[in-house]
Amino acid sequence: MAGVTLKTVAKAVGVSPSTVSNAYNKPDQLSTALRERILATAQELGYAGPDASARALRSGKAGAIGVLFTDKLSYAFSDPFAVGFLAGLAEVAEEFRTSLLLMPLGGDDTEDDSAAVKQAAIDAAAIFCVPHGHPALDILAARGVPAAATDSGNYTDSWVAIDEVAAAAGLGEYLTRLGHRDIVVLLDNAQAPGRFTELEPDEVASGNPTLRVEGLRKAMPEARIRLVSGGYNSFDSGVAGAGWVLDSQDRPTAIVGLSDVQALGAMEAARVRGLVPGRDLTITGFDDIPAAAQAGLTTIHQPIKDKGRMLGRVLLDPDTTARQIMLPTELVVRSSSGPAPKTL
Amino acid sequence: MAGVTLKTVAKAVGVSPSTVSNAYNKPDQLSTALRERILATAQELGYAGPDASARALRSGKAGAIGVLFTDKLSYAFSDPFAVGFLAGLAEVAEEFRTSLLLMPLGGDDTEDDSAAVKQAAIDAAAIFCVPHGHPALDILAARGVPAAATDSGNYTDSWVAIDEVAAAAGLGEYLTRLGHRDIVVLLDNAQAPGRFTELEPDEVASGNPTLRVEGLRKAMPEARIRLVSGGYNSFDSGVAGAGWVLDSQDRPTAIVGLSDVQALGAMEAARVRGLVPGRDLTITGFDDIPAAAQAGLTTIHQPIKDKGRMLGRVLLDPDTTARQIMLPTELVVRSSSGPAPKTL
DNA sequence: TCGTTTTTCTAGATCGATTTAGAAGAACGA
DNA sequence: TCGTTCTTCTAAATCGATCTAGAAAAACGA
Repeated sequence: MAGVTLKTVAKAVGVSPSTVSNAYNKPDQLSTALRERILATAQELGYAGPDASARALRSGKAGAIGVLFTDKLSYAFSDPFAVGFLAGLAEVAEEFRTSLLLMPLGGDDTEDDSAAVKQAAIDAAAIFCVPHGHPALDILAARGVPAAATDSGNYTDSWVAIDEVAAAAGLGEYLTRLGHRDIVVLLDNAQAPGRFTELEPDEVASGNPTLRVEGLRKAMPEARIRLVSGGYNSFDSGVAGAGWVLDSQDRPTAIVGLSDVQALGAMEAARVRGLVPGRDLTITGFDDIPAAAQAGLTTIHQPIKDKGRMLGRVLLDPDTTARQIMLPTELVVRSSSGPAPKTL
Repeated sequence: MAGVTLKTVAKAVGVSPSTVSNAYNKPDQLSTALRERILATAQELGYAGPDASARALRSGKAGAIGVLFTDKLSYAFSDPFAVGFLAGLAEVAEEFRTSLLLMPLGGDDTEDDSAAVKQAAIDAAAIFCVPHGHPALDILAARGVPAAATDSGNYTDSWVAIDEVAAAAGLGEYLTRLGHRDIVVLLDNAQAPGRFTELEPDEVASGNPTLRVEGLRKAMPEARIRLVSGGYNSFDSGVAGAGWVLDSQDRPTAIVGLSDVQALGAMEAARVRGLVPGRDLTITGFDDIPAAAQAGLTTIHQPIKDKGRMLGRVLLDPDTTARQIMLPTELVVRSSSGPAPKTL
C-alpha cells in the first residue's frame, strides 16, 4: 500500500517511469492500449497518481494561490466583506483549477508568524487588507512570488482597488452637508485589541484605514475628527468601541465605521442606549455588505465580489494584462444618517 | 535573483548544503557564528529560505490540510454554516501552524473534477458535507490521506458529527404535536440545480440529507412527506423551491428546510405571497445560523464552530485520540412554526 | 597523556516525479 | 527499394531540499 510510486508501477508493467508519467499527463504520447494497461496496473497496486509535492517541485507549479490575511484566520470569516471577496476569488480560481491556500498572518510581526508565508507552496498571492510594511510582504517579494493586493499602495505593482480617498471624501462631503462637525472614526487596530482609546494618527494601520481617514479630513477640514479602535474588526468591537464613545462626556454627532460590521455594531450600541441612528446621531459604514441594507445603514458601496474576481484574473488569467484595476464606489444613503442635531 | 538555491548559498559561504539546511531547520546543530554568517549571505544573495515544494517532497509534510466541499467553492461562502465551521477549523489549524487548502469538488463527478484532490499537497483532509460515495473520497483513501468528515457515514473512520437522525426525529415529533401531516422537505440537489421538482428518495444525496429525511419519516410515519430541490444550497434556491411549492395546487402545512439559508429563503417566499410563517404555515430550518435568530426561524441548533474545532483537533492534535465525536443538538422553537391550520 | 564524549560539519543517498534528447520500429511516398 | 517522417517509448539529468551515517576537531575526565 505505502511506497507505491511511479517507478513501482513502471516496473510492474515493464515500461519506463517516463511512460507511466506520460500515461497520466500526456495521453497522446503513448498508445491507448498501453495507457490502459498502465492505469489498470496502477489501480491494482493502489497507486493514486503522481505525488503532488514531487510534481510541484519538478514542474515548478504548486497549483494553488495563497490568500494573505492580517487578522487571525478565524476573524477573516466573520466579516461578510471578506467572505464576498473570497467568493469572487474562488470563482476564478476554480476556473483555472487552482486551489486557495488561506494564510493567516497573526497580528504581531514576529518572524514566527511569517513561517506560513515562507513555507507555503504557492504560485501567486492575493494580499487581502494587509497593512503596508508587513514583513510577510517582503518575504513574498524575496521569494519572487507574484502578488496582487486589494489596495493600491505602491508596495505591489499589481492591485485591484477602489479610490479609498475619493470614496471617503464623498462621505465626508455628505456629512458636511448634513452639518456634522464632530466625528468619531471607528477603526480596527489589531495592535491594540480591546483598547478603546483615542488613537494618534500614526497608530492607524497604514493602508486603507489611513487613506479613508485622509479622505475624510480632506473633505471636512473644519471638522474635529477623532479616531477610536475597539480592537479587531468585528461586530463586537464595533459595539464596544461605539459604546465607549457614546458613554463618554464628549459625544460626536456622527460615528463613521471604517467597515460595515463595525458600523452595525455601533448601531447596536446606540440602540441599546435608546438612541435612534439617523435621528439622534449619524452612523455610517464602509463596504455595503448585505446586512447593511437590512439594517438601513448608510455606507459606501464597493463591488466586493468583483474585487475578488478581478484579483483572481490578475493573478491567474494570462488574458488579463491590466496590472492595476480601479473599481467604482458609490455612497448609499439609508436611514442611519441624518442632519446633525442642533442641540449641541 | 532567480535560481538561488541552498547550494548557491552553500557555495558562497563555503560550507556544505546540509549545513545551510541546518541553519534554517536545526539551529542548534551548528555554531551561532556560522549560522549568522549563512543567514547574512543568504539575505545578500536574495535567498528566501528553503523551497516549499522541495521541503514538502523530502520531508513528507505539506503543512496544509485540505477542506473538501461539494458545492462550488463560491457557494461554500454563502452559507454562514460553512463559514462558522471554517472559522472553528481555522482556529485549530492556526494553532498548529497549518494552512487550509480549499478544494472545490464540483457537482458532477466526472474524473476531471477530482483533479484538485489528486493534485493537492496536503497532510490531511476535512470532508465538509460531501455525499457518500463521491469519487473524491475514494481518491483520498487511495492516496492514504488521513481524512475526517463532518458526518458519521461509515466511509471515514474519523468524524465529528451530530446525530442527524435523532435531531430530525425531534423536529418531526414537534411538528406532529403541532398537527402537521403534510410536509415538504426543501433540500439541495446539486445534480439537479434549478430543477424545482419533487424528487424520488434515491435522488437525495446520501449523507446528511438522507439521514435527516429518515429521522423525519421515523418520527412522523403517518405524514405525507415530499422532497423538493431548488438546486444548490442557498437563500435563492430556498426562495425558488418554496415558491414552487407555495404556488402549486397542493400546499403542505409545513416546509422543512434542510439548511437555515434555504429555510430563510422559504420564509422570504412566503412573505412575498402574503403568508405569515408560524400562522399560515410552518417553516423550519437546520443549523441555527445567526440570521435564524433574527428572523425568528424555528430550527435545530448545532454547535457549528465547535464542529470545526473538533475536526481540526482530530486531524492535527496528537493529544486528541478520539476518532469519532458526536456533538449535541437542540430544537430551538421560534416564531416561524405553529399549529397546522385547521382549514385543510 | 590518552581514551571518551561532545560539538560541528560534510558526503552522498534519497524523496517522486518531469523533461529533454533521442532510439527503435512502423508507415509512407516516390 | 531507400530515405523520410511518424509514432511509441526510454535513458539519464534534474527539480531543491532533507536525512543518515560518519569524519574531524574540540572539550573533557581521570
